[in-house]
Amino acid sequence: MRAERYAFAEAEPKWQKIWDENQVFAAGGAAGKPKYYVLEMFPYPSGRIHMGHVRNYAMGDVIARYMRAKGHDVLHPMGWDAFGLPAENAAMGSKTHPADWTFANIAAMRAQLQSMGLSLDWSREIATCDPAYYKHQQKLFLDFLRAGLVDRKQSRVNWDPVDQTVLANEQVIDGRGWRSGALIEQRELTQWFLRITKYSDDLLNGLDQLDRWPEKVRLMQRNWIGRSEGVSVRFQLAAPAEGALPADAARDIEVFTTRADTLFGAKFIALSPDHPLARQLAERNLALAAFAQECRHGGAAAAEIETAEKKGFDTGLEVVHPFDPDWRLPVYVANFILMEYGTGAIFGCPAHDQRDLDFSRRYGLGATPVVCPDGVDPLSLVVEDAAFEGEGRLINSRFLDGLTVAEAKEDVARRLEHTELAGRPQGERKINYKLRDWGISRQRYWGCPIPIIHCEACGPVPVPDGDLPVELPADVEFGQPGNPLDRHPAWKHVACPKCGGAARRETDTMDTFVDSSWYYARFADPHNPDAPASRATLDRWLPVDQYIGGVEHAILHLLYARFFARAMRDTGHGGVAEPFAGLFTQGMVVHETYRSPSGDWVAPADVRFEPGETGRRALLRADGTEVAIGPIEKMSKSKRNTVDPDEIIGSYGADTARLFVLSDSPPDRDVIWSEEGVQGAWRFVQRLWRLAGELGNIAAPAGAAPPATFKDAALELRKATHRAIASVSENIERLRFNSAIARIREFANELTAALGDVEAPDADADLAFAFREAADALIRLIAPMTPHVAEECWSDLGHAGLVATAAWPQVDAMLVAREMISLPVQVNGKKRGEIVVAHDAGEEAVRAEALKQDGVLRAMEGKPVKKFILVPKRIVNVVV
RNA sequence: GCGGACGUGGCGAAACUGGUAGACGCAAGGGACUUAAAAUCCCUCGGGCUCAUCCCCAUGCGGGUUCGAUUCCCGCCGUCCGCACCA
Repeated sequence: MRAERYAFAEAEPKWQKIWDENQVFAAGGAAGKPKYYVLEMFPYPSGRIHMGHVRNYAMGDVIARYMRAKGHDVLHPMGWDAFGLPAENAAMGSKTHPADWTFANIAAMRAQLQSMGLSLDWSREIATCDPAYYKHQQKLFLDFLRAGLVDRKQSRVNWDPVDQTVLANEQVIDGRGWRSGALIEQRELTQWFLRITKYSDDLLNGLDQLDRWPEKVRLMQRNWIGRSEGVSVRFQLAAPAEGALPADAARDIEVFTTRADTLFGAKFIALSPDHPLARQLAERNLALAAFAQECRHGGAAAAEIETAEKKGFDTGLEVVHPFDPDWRLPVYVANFILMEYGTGAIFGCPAHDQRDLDFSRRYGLGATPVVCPDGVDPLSLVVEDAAFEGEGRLINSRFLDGLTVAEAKEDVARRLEHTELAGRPQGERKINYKLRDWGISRQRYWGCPIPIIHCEACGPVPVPDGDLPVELPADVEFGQPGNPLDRHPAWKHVACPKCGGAARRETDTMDTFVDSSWYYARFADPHNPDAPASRATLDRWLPVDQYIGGVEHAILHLLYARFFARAMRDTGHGGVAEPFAGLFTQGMVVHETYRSPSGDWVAPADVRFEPGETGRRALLRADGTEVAIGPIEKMSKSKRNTVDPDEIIGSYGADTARLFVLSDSPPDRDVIWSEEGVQGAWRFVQRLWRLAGELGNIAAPAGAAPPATFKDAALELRKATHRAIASVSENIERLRFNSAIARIREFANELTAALGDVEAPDADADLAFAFREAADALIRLIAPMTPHVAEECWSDLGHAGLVATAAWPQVDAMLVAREMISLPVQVNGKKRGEIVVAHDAGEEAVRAEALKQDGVLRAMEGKPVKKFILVPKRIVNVVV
C-alpha cells in the first residue's frame, strides 16, 4: 500500500546510498561510449554552501544526467578551491590552523552537496591545498620557467605598513588600508610573473572559435586583451631650462598613438605622473612632486578616474613637432595618463579625442580640427563640446590634406619610419595590448609555495624536480603582521641546490587563480602521482564540453585557464588549447531585503507576511513589529537576506530545492528566491508522485508489447507524450531549464486530464499501453531535475533498474507530426479567425476554407482580396 | 566617461530564423470536499466595452521597414552589469 504522501526524508538518503553503492556516476566505465565532460566552477570551501551553489550544481547535474541517459560516458567531478585568505583570517581570529579550518569546511560542504543528490564522481575529488595537487603545480611553474614563460620583475603595489601586506585597489579606501586604516605606500616589489602576454594574439584569435561561449564573455575578453595597431613616435625635447633635468635624462619622449593621422592637430604632450621623465622633473620641482603625489592618492578604479576631473601640471618643457622644427608643444603631467599602458605618454589632439578636448579646454590649449566628415564644409567646421572621433578626410594638415584617415595613418607611419632622430627612426609601427603579464606572487602563507631558492651566489635557483613538492610547514604562527613563512627560519633557510651554500626559500606563494587554472585537467586523472594528468586521460576527456559558473569569472579566471592550457600544451604536458568548448554563465539567486524600524537588517526566516492596504506587509515573527520591505538584492550575509540550503533541503527535500532554482527564471538571469515559489515546487514534487501512482494503477505492465492498433484516445495520449519528449529534450539541450520544466508541467496537466477521461479502471489494452508509455516518459523527463522522487516513482511503476541508468525516451517522429493543423487567419495583419486544415493542404484548399469564416468575411467588409499570403503551417493573411 | 545587456499582466516568465502575445508557475478571487482546518480538486484572472459574443487598446516612449514587428532599423527614456581614461 502506497503512503499518503511522498516521504522525501526517507527516500532521498535511500536513493543516494543506492547510487553510491552501485557506482552509478563513476566516469570512464564504458569505453565504447562517446565522452561528455560537464564541469561547474569548483567552490571555495567557506564552510557552507549557499543558494548560488545549489543553482550552479543543479544545472550541471541536469546536463550530466541528461547526457548519461543519452548514452554518453559522463565526467562530472567535484573539488575544492582550497587556498585563500579567509583561512588565514580564520586562523588569526579563532586560532585554528588554516589546514584544519579548510578540511573541516570541506567535510561540511561535501556532506551538503551529497544531500543534494548530485550525480558526481566523488572518487575524483581534489583539493588544491593538497600537496599531491600542488606538487604538479610547482612542476608546471618550473616547466614554464624553463620555457621562458616566467618572468621576475619589479612592480608597484599598494603596501599597508601596519598589516605588512599588499592590498588590491579596492581594499584601498581614500588612500588608507581597509582593515588597518594606515596610509598606503606605493612600493616596488620584485615579483614573479607568468608571461601571458606571449599569447596575446593567440588568446584573442582563439575566441573566434568558441562559438558555444556567450558573446558577452568573448567581447569582454577581447576588450581586456585590447589589441590596437598604431605608431610609436618620438618627440624631441626642445632645449630645457637649465637645471630642470639631470644630465642623463632622455632627450625625447616616446608616445604610442592609434591616431597618427591627427598629428597636425596636436596641442600638447601629457605624461603619466609615474613616467621616468616626470619623476626626474619632480625631483627638482616640489610643486610637481606634490601634484604627482595627489594623483596617486585618487581612486585607482577606472570609473572613479574617468568621472574625476582631468588635471595637469605644466612642466615648462617643450617638444618639437616631428614634421615642423619650428613648432613647439607644451609638456604636461596629467592625472589621466596610465604608466601601465603604451609608453605612459601621449600627444593630445583635442579636436578628435574627447579626453584631450576636456583637458585642452581646462588649460586653454586650443583645438584645431584636422579630420572633416564627408559632406561637411571644412570652413564651417568648429570644435565645440564634442570631439569628432569618426571617419573623414584630412584638413589643416599640409601634405596629408585630402587623404582619408586610413591613408593618412599610413603616410605618417611611412614618413616617420624614414626620418632619423638620434640615430634611430623617429617612429615605428607597433601593435599594443592592454593585457599585462600576470603577477602571481602573494605575500601569504595559505597558498602554493613558489618552488625557488634564492642564493647570494647563484641567484634564484629552481627547486630540483625530485624535491617537489615544496610543502608548507605546519608549525606556523598567525596574529602578527606579515607572512608567517618569512618568520619560519627552519623552513626558510636551506642550502642552495646548485652550490650548496647558504640560501633561502622564496617565501611568496602563488595567486589562487593559478590553482584554478588547471584543475579541469587534473580531474581527468586526479590521482596521478607523476604528472598533472596522463596524455591518454587528457586526450580522452578534454576539452570540457560544458562549463558552468558565475559571470564574475568572465575575464580573469577564464583567461588564465586558457593561458594555462596553451602553456601546458607547449611545455609537453598535452591537452588542448581551449579548455572549455562550451561556457554558460548563470544568474544569481536574489532575495527581498527587510529592515527593522531601527534600520537593522532582518533575516527572511524572522519575517511573516500578511495582506496590507497597499500589498503585502512584513512583520517580525517575534513581536509583530512591522519591518520595511526593501529592494531585491543578491543574497549576502551583510544584508541578512540569505536562505540556507540546508534548511530548505531539511524541510522540503533536495528535489524541491533543485526544482525551484531551475524553474521560473531563465538560467542566465537572476532568480528571485521566495517562500511561495518553494511551496509551488514542493506541490509539484508531491503531485508528480501521486500522478505516477495513479498512472501505475491503469498502465500496462512495464515492458508490455504495444498493441497492433491504437484508437483515438490512446493515439492522442501517445502524441502528447512524444511531443513532450521532443520539446523537453530540445529545451534541455538549449539549457532552457525553466522552459523544460514548464513543458513537463504541461505534460503532467495533460496526463491528469487524460486520467479524468478514463471511466473504468480496466481500460483498453491500447490505452493501458499509452499510459505506460506516458508514465515512463514523464519520470525519465523529470529525473535530471528531481532525481530522488523520480527513482521512487520509477520503482513504483514496476521497473527493476534505476532511472539514473535508464535511457532517455525516444521520440517517434510520426507521432510528433500533426495531420490536422489549426491556422490563424488574419485580415490585414489582424487575427479574425482560425481554420483547421490538413498539414499538407494546398493554397487553394486553405484559401477556400479561410474565406468561409464569419469573422474573416466581416473584417473584409466585402472588399476584394488584393493579396493572399500563406505561410505553410504558420498563418494565413488576407490583404484587402 | 567607455563597453555590454535588458524593459512583455499584480509578480517570475513564454513566444526557436518576423507569423495566433501572455505557455508554465506564483499571487489573488470564487466554488467543491470536510464538523472544521490542512491537503487536494474545479473555475476566473492584461485593460476597456459588454450578461455574453463582437469589437477596441496593449510587449518602456516616438518614428520607420513589412501583408504582418515583442522580434529588424533609427531616435529617445529607464534599469542593471563590467571597466584598466585602451591614447
